[in-house]
Amino acid sequence: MHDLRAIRENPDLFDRGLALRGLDPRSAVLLDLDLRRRAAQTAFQEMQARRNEASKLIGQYKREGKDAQAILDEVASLKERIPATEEEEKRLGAELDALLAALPNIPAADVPAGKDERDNVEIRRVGTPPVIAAPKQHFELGEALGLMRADLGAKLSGARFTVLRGQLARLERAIGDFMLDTHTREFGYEEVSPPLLVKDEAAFGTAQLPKFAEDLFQTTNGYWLIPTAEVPLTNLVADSILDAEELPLRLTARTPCFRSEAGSAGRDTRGMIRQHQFYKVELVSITTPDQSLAEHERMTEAAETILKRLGLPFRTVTLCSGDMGFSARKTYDIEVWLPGQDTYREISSCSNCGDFQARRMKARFRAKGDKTTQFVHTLNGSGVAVGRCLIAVLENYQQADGSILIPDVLKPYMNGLERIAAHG
RNA sequence: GGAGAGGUGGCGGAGUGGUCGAACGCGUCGGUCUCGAAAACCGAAGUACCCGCAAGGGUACCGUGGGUUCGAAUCCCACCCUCUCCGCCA
Repeated sequence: MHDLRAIRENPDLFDRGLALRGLDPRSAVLLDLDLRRRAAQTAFQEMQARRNEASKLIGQYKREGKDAQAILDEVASLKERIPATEEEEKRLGAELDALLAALPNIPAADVPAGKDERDNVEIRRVGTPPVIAAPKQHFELGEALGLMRADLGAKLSGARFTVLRGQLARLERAIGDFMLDTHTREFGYEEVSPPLLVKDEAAFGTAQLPKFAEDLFQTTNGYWLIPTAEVPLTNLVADSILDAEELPLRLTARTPCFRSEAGSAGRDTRGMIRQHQFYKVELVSITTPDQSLAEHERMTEAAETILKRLGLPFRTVTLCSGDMGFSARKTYDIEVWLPGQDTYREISSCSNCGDFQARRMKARFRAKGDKTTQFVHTLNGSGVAVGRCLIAVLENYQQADGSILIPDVLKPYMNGLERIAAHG
């Protein structure tokens, strides 16, 4: 959600920001509505002030036994005019809110301008893709092992569901455990076990609603299945005023994520790249405004550390203005090397949302000794997607015989297992 | 699911329909006192929005939304949530 005052002060800056997203200017429409809304509010409040004053007089007159009829009449006529003004104020306010709620965050100044993913800027590349003769894709490997079963997923639930069995199921758990341990022990994140079903307010707070309802699953009684733990973790601080000393607040959770994948029909249909349900370890930081830039780098480093430790080659890119998500001011995507696809694929996305989400969910903080409150900054990042990480391990650690070596850091989590083979 | 109780400021807890943004206590902050601290005493202190260069003024908020009234924390209606007991259940 945007700060109307900031738009008022610098409408051009706002419109330029929207333009970077490929959107038409809106400041003129917003400011016109804003002006009319405030005028209505002022008129409404002045009438109420007069009404309150008169009502006090009436009470006084009655106590003193005086005749209050004249004031009573005045209030009566006032009351006829109040509802229309109030109505006007509400209507304009709702209209303004609806417009505002559907506008994405403005890109940070150092975000590269661009249209789509082709304009993203690679900022580093870590690790060397392994040399593999005729590399297989993850689903070929998994199916050959008999431990990755698209057929069973389809039987139970349809397309975009997969059943993992045996050591692959174990590997998935091990990967998530390893990530959580690393983030909690080394990066100071607090582990959280949040609800996976949330109500409208929470989905609005992180801006899945109102614009992206079609990307979510909803229960028959109105709950939304979380598409990422960003939703419950960030909304933990909704409607609150934190002490500055508590910040930054760092939270992590491994949760299933549910996504309808509306609009991605036909894309990544084979294998586990794009599923309706997958596990992800999420990182969320709540910071003061002056902490968020450094925190963004720190968070990205935490996510990268996972891939480094797993020995997975990756590259990090800064998303261009046109490719960023709705809430983000700036986003780093981490893309892991997939030998089977002979390309880098997104495995993490770390975003600084500034105060955009905080405004929506009214998450504020107060500096020590300070009288006024400020909105916090919120950041979120995958640390990292467990399902895609499993894929990356399979493809990067595949052997000529179709077996999979276990990365060293995961062995303790696999009871010392060295490799996953067809009948091991 | 059945029965009951309740939702007031950071917390606890008052509040005859009018002077209540809200007593009182605790906690918090500033000050006095002290070598320092404690105690004591004095004082400050909700959130958001609107008008205003400012000083300052105004409006709203006592779970949420409606209603009654000149006037609602107080009355009425609906909903939400919490707690207790019973039943059922992972």
